[in-house]
Amino acid sequence: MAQTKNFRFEELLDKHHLKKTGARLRVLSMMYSKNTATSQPDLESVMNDIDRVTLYRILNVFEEKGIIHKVFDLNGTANYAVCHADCGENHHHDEHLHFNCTNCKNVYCLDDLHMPRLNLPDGFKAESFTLYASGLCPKCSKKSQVIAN
Amino acid sequence: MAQTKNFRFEELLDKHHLKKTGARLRVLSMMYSKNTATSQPDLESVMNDIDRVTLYRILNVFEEKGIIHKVFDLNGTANYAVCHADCGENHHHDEHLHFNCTNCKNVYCLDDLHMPRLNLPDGFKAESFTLYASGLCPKCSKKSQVIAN
DNA sequence: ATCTAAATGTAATGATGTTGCATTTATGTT
DNA sequence: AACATAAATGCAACATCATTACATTTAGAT
Ligand SMILES: [Mn+2]
Ligand SMILES: [Mn+2]
Ligand SMILES: [Zn+2]
Ligand SMILES: [Zn+2]
Repeated sequence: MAQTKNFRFEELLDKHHLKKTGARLRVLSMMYSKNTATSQPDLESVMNDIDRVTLYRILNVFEEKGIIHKVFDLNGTANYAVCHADCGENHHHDEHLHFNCTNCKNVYCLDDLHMPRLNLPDGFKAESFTLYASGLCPKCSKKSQVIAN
Repeated sequence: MAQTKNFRFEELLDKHHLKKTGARLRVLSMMYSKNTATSQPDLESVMNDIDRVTLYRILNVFEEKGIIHKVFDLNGTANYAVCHADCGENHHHDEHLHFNCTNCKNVYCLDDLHMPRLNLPDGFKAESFTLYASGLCPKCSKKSQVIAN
């Protein structure tokens, strides 16, 4: 099973003409295993044996290739999430809602919630929209219910 | 006129039980004079005679009091804009669209464009929404038209 | 005028992100 | 299997943004 998954990531790297290195495979494996975005600080502490600079370079190249996208959370911290849309080299289409839980700080990509088109004031030419929400995620809202009882 | 305006800012500080200091009045004067948000780097370079730490403290207290709100732009840089909604101590209501021009980098608060209410997946309890758009602002879209001709 | 909490200044430190350059490694070719 | 080389990594230094602790000054009240 683990092999199958790893093979999938190796294919992904191949597709983008990126060398299959341990660091890259580990980053992919971590990000694909979660249903939330991963913050840069988290990545850095988990992958503490990989050089900081290397990590930044991996994140940057993955973003350029359309493998992941960057989201800033409520505190301005960079978070990274895998792209499920048909993103590619310099062409991102991740215009879904990003939900930032105020309790656990996790950022969720709610891919099904797209932006409603809006008519902007005269002169503004929008190229992309992003939608943010903050509040309690399912886990944390359930937890706070329990505490309230 | 300048006196009238300054008096207005002094009243504002009074209302929030903040001492009327030169630094605070200058920050208010700068932010109220523009129709776009002001980035932290800009503030720092313009107010280069005020200590960096003081500037951060001014921004933080203004945000706490509901006088200004913080917006991160596309690069994760902190920008500050005056609150036009009825924001107060620990109660912000700035759920309008923030437009980030990719050319001039300015952030515009489009107060009239509020969030459409969305139904989130089960369990998510949203407390606040924010809407971002990026593209060309009126000035820059006009400029690019001229160049194209 | 005096007093004091609030505001500012200063120095040190932390967190995040980038750049330049030396070294190593993945991978295609022989 | 050995080689060649571009790509990837590691390391050191630096840049920027932000916070903390503590000393000093000042606005505003008495
Ligand atoms: Mn996303
Ligand atoms: Mn705003
Ligand atoms: Zn949560
Ligand atoms: Zn512009």
